[in-house]
Amino acid sequence: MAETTPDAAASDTPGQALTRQALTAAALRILERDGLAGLSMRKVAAEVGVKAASLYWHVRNKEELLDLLSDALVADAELPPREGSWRDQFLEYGRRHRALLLARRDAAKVVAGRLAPGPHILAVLEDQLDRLRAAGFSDADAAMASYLLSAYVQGFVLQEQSPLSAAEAAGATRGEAARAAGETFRTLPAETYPNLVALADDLTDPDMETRFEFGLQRLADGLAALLPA
Amino acid sequence: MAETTPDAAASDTPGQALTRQALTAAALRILERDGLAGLSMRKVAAEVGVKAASLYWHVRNKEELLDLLSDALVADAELPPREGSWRDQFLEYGRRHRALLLARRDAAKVVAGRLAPGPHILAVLEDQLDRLRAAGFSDADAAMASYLLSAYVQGFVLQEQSPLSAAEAAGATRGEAARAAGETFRTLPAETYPNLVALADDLTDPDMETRFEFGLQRLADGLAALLPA
DNA sequence: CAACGGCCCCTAACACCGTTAGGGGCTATC
DNA sequence: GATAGCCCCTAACGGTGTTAGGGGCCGTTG
Repeated sequence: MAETTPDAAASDTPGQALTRQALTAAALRILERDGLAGLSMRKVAAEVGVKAASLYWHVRNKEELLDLLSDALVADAELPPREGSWRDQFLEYGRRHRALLLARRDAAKVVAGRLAPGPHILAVLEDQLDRLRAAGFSDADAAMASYLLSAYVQGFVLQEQSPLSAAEAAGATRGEAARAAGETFRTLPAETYPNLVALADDLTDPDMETRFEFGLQRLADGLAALLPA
Repeated sequence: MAETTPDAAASDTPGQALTRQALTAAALRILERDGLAGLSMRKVAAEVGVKAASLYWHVRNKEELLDLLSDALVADAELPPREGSWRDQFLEYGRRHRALLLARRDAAKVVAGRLAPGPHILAVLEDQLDRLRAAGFSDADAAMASYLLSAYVQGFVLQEQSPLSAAEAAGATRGEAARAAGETFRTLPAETYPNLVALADDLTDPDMETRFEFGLQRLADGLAALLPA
């Protein structure tokens, strides 16, 4: 009957046939396997057992598929527990956001510069704003703080998730690549780059956890200064 | 014949043969004209008056060309004056970094996630570290602060430089797109998204200058807390 | 002088890519 | 039974990055 049509209004009805959800899931699988550069419409089609042209019945563009993908990437986000100080909750938000992006291959590249707020993204944003306002931030500050956090996390993970050097893509571990990069800095001409030489180890420290945490703490400190006592 | 060829607008450096520099300059021109998506090896080749396959004599990959490009993008960076507090210099660094990226079309997308330190990038980093250490930051903190700033700026500009919506790409100005986005937020179901509805204007404020400045000040505040009095 | 070897560009081709046009079979409704 | 809409198909267009192999030019060398 007519009421079974999975049409526009309830776009996320779980269909058993070929739905936008199924396409998104297939794209997610290919992203994990081949990376963003290896994600093509033809492969997505093959993954769902269909020819490439058929995808355009369900999706306007590859861009639209990527929009769906970017929302799906945050689909299984778990919100931090609503306890403790606003600061702890803020920090935890940043950590989980980073963890979410790191969990999927090339996730940062997919999300980067894609302002396509799907339902999952909206839900997270809504919750985040709610906590910031409850903490005492003004409306404008809450909005900006949320934007600030996501800009930092995306910028950070984007660099973190990209190969440190051409050598890394070819088998070398992160630690080895970092050591190689450190060597590069250390052997620079010391008269023109004294600081790079001196800080070679600090600059190429492969411990991304503490590096991320450093920035996160600075952000939280900076925001805390906006609140009254 | 070959060296004085009236070859249209092809060669820009009179007398010089085809160098990596010339390739980079040509790529930069095409980037400005057609954006990153429209930057192809064939177009770069045509721009310098050559066929595509010839580029591979000078450059290993398109990736390597993009590495060169990302360094060239910061080639004309002017360092902030060495006066005033470390804080002012830090802020000015952030502003100029952003301005530099904004000045060239798709610059943020080119640089994003590309850790290819060319000579220009190294020079800026060297200077930045020097000032941070002079301000009293420890070696490790200086290195992390520098990383933090660039992660924020890149993340911010990446979002700023990408079209706010599909509508914006088609002619609409930033302000109009922002108004449309605000309308989208404002008409969301208020019972599930009360904060998004309430903060619709704050979330879609098109004034990127103050939004960027907000984050920058928070960063500076957070870093200031690391220093002794 | 002639031969060599490097530099630098060429043509041709491969294996892809996103996207569109147009066609056809299936199914549910009138 | 006819009709309309959904959903997939084949075929093709105009691109993409990249490689193989060939061939002039030119300075050096025997």
